[in-house]
Amino acid sequence: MNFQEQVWEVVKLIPKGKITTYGAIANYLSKAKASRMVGWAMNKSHQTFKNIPAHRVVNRNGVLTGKNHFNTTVTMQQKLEQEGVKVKNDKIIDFKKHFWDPNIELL
DNA sequence: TGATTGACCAACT
DNA sequence: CAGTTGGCCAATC
Repeated sequence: MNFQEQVWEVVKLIPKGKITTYGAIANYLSKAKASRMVGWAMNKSHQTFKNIPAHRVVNRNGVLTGKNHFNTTVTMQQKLEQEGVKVKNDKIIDFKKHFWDPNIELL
């Protein structure tokens, strides 16, 4: 099982309308300092599998840092808003409220 | 084959 | 308070 596959497993388990962070996923995989690779895995995933809800993964500030890797720079925001997550200026509103921590929820 | 680089984060200067 | 640095894994050059 590769690192990226583990990441995809977690990302696919994120409930609709919830979001998590790169760091949280990395921490769940016991690689707290490997949060960079989570983003890297997302980049590969969107080329390989398109079933990965990468829009539910943001950085620790709740900012849509990876929006540039979607079709358009607003795709990520629109998908989140479709699921009931409000986004303003590329930031999640009520970030803590929608935050879904795999370390807690999947335990 | 060794060096560089990410959709990051925390600690340090 | 802002800029730099080290760390992690895998892929690309």
